[in-house]
Amino acid sequence: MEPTKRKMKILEAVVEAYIKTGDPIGSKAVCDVLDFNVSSATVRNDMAELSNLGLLEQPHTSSGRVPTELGYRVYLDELMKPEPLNKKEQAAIRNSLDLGADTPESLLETAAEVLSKITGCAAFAASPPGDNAVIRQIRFVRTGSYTAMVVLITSLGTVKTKLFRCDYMITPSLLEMFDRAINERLSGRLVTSITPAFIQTTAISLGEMSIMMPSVLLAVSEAAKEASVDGTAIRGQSNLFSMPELASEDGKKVMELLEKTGELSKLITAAGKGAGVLIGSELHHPALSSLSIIAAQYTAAPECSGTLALIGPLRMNYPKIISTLGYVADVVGEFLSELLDA
Amino acid sequence: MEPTKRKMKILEAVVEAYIKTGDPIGSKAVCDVLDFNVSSATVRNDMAELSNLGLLEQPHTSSGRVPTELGYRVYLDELMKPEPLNKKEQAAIRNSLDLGADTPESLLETAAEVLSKITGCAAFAASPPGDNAVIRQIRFVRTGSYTAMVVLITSLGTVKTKLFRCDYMITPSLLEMFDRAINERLSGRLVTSITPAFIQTTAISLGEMSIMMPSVLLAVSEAAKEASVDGTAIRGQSNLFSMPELASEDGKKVMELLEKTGELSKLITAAGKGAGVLIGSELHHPALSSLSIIAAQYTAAPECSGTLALIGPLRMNYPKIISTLGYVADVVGEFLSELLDA
DNA sequence: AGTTAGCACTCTATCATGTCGAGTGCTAAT
DNA sequence: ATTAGCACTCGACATGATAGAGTGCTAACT
Repeated sequence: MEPTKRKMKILEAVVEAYIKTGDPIGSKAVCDVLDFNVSSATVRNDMAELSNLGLLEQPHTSSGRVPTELGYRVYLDELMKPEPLNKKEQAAIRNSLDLGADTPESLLETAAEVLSKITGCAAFAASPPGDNAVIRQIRFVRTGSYTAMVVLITSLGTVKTKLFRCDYMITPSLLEMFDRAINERLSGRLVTSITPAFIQTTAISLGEMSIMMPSVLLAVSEAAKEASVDGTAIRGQSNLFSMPELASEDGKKVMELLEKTGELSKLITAAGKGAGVLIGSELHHPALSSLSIIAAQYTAAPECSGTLALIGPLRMNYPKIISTLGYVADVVGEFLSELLDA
Repeated sequence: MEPTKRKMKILEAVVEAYIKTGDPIGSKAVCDVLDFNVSSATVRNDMAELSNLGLLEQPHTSSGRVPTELGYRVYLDELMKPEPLNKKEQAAIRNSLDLGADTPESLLETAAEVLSKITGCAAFAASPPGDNAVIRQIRFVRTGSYTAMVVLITSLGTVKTKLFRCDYMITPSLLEMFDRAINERLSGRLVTSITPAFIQTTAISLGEMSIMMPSVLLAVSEAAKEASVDGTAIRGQSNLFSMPELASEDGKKVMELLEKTGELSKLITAAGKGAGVLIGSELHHPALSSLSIIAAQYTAAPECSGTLALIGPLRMNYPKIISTLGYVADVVGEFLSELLDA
């Protein structure tokens, strides 16, 4: 069909113009950008039909048109082409990430930082799911006569510490004993396998030792539990302030959501595994109804991948931002695998 | 002087009423709350004089009065009495903090969280200055054939990690050798003493060992450097959205400031050492001109104290908030000393 | 001398009214 | 199928009138 093609072109023009200016787009403005040589009246007819299809809407009778959520969806699925980054942009990103690549955590923080700077959105980075992390080593460090610290290091390169206190004086030799005994029994195990029940049986197998310092095993299990939750980094919250779609009521709700990393994490990993872009009501969250989340997965190794995401207004430069996010995800995966592998 | 006393009472009434309602306060409203039995006309005369003294001002000729910055200052210095917490409030705070007291970091995070929830402000917690931290122990953990992790633990209970990569295959025995050699030379030293120059001389004293793995010492020195910067936690940024004094332009600037912890840190430790409350222009920062920072120090041990702070509007319930902050600081100091001491 | 009542005055917030311009939908001509 | 032309709608903006809150001042009061 021929007319359908022109209508699509018009939809594309409206979406892109609206993304640029933020003002409703009139038929004349569309005419100016369009390749077809048609008059504004023709465009008007087509736009009226696009409105009937639910792809465009007018804020009030007789002002320009604005894309509906469905309009954005069609644009994203059928019309938009990602705009690849040039060498210079790629180099800048790679360079910034390299500087932050000391530990997995700092790499993800840097990635979120870089993304938020470039895109002007709030950026979110989730570590690979902690529940298939394996305990690499557990160390004990004396911090006082009656206090010590357990240091748990996982295969994902994360480190969790926990201070504990004993009734008995803690001697270096006692700690060394524990160190050996615990590592023997726990290293190599999944962090999720350190359940209370497992701790119970370990305590029994340790015999007298565990009786002397009951808090040790508790501290270890708590550290393991913490290691099993996914780490997250959020940067660029300040960008939310500049989004006019966030009246201060909603803005507060969104910020609160960002402060509860757990809830957000679910939402975003879902997005990352799916289409990549979730908009408005697709997010199933009242505060986010006028926002858009773009997610991409990075992969450091088979079975070891996490998600990067951007939270911004519906009205954003998708072609550029999607490629940027994709490139950052690639580089993060690459650097992370360097950090973790043999 | 008798009249001065009444004027002060009036100032107090205006400040407190304004803090409650946010609307300019008229002479009639002041009359209603005042103990003195005087007419609104008398109050008007006094208020006119308070305006001349620069303590009150009117948004426009002929509407109620609002405190000036100087007015707030006088109120804070001479009129306000902190409103002590009741047993129930104290218990709730103590309980929440106890739950988070696993490590110094998590204790501070919890403190910021609790403060932001109770006060409705953004809350900031700074660890004791890292520059008098001492290296307690350095550990090496193998994470791959060519990669390993250095784990640095300080006397303040903070842990910094750094991954590094070597050209040579990393064997457990090699790491153990390093472990011994490095701990022998570095533990007990101030983290700030691990300068490039010091690393240089250490490398020489290590002889062949350092030649085999040059990246080790680099990683150690970077970890030490990171350990010397003060840790910070910020919570409750979402509360900034509800402050009407933050038009979105300024709001963004404030958020950006919160994202740069370094700058803020200086400002706040200064406040903590001084009067405790800095308002508006006293903060010497354009974006903060309509905000107020309340700071309090906690002390875990002699020479080991840090700062808690709240960032909120000028118009806040000082008597309650100041006692809350003070109480949280006391409890944090107490818990932290339990975590750290012998 | 300090306090009070009364009154004119100022300024904001709000609503109704009128005008301008952008952009539409429809109809009739091409 | 496309186009030109025209009447119409609606928001943005300026103008003007009104009500209400609160002031400053003056003259009277204790």
